[in-house]
Amino acid sequence: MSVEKRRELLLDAAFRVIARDGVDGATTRAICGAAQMTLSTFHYVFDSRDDLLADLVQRGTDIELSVIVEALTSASSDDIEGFDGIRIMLRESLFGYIDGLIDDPDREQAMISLNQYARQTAGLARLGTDMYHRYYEAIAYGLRRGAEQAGVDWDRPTDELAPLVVAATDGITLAYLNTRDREVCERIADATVTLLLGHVTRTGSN
Amino acid sequence: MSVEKRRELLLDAAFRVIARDGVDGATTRAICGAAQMTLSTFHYVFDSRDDLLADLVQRGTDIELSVIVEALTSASSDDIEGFDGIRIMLRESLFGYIDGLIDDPDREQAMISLNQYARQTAGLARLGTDMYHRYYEAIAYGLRRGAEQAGVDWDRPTDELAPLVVAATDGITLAYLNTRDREVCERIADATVTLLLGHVTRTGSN
DNA sequence: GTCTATAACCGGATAGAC
DNA sequence: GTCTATCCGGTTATAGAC
Repeated sequence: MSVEKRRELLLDAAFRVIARDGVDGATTRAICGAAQMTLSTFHYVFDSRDDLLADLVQRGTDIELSVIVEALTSASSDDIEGFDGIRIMLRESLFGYIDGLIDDPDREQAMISLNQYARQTAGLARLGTDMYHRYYEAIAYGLRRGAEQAGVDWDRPTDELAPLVVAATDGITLAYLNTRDREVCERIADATVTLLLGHVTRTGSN
Repeated sequence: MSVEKRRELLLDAAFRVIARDGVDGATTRAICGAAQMTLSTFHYVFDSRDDLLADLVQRGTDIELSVIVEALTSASSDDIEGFDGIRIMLRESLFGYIDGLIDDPDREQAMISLNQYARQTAGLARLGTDMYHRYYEAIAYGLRRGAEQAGVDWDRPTDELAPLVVAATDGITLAYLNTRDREVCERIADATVTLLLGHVTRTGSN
């Protein structure tokens, strides 16, 4: 088996362990157990545990980004024009996020753990801020695309609106992980949709 | 020195260490170092490290609650009537929260760490959900009081609105801790105020 | 390359002197 | 009650056989 394949297996296993037991529960032994490898293989592939965790933070950001993009693009595939179009796209994106969250809460739990680990670890703090800026960019792009498809305009640059969406998903995530109350999450999502619709100014050129 | 006093000192020290290094960085040795006590004193006062952490989660919730109440009451002391009154009260509460967050980001960092620890620790999970429900209650009460003072009404029970406020503060907190961008936080706060004002229906009986 | 065994260390908790 | 010294389990990392 190739070294690269083993890297992937170990990173996957580490993510699963972190989802269940947190970063500090992700000992090299626990990770190797989950990946069905021995300790020496771990150190053959990675220099150290810190080394794997740094990689995992980067990888987690990429995964989360793809989830965001997935939620945005699958929702915007409905080709409804105008105000209703953007409303449905926003609603489906956020409710799609909630579906994913409830379907696999541990994944978001792991993302929160990794983000916090990055923030508190010297040398990885930069990665944490980059993570957020990349979320902002991806969502700003999604908002632009959605408005284009629906033929409407935003009343301000989408990079000013994107942080509101990220804040909303953070709020939804913590609400769900702490209360396990789907209704509360949906109320937050609905409120966010209403909020964003307040920034749709006019029907576009179509 | 009394046992009770030592308890307080150790809890304070533990909170400071967690703010800096996270829960897993808060070893008994690190806590005792920060509190200038010896290990044996620690175990004279607390049964175990887990014991202290359980107490600290409870205490952290109480502190955070008092911060919320403080932000709400100090803001609502302006006695402006009607729509402007509730607007100013909401704005000052959230901006007051941002001031506190920027003044001492580590405190919120510690709260996040403790919340996550509670969520992932068997036996403390209940405390995590209780924490959120108590936040909801406190804010629902604050919203009712604020509306009374301003002489306006909400278009729905305040316990349906409270989770939106908590989600907003969570979103603001994570945005700041990750980007250190005050403007972004203020945009989220402004949007939240606008959102809530959308649920103020009519001027009251005054 | 992959295993077993072990080194080196750090953590929580305790024993026992005073 | 408060200290020092120590035990013991668990962790990362590595050495060395195969």
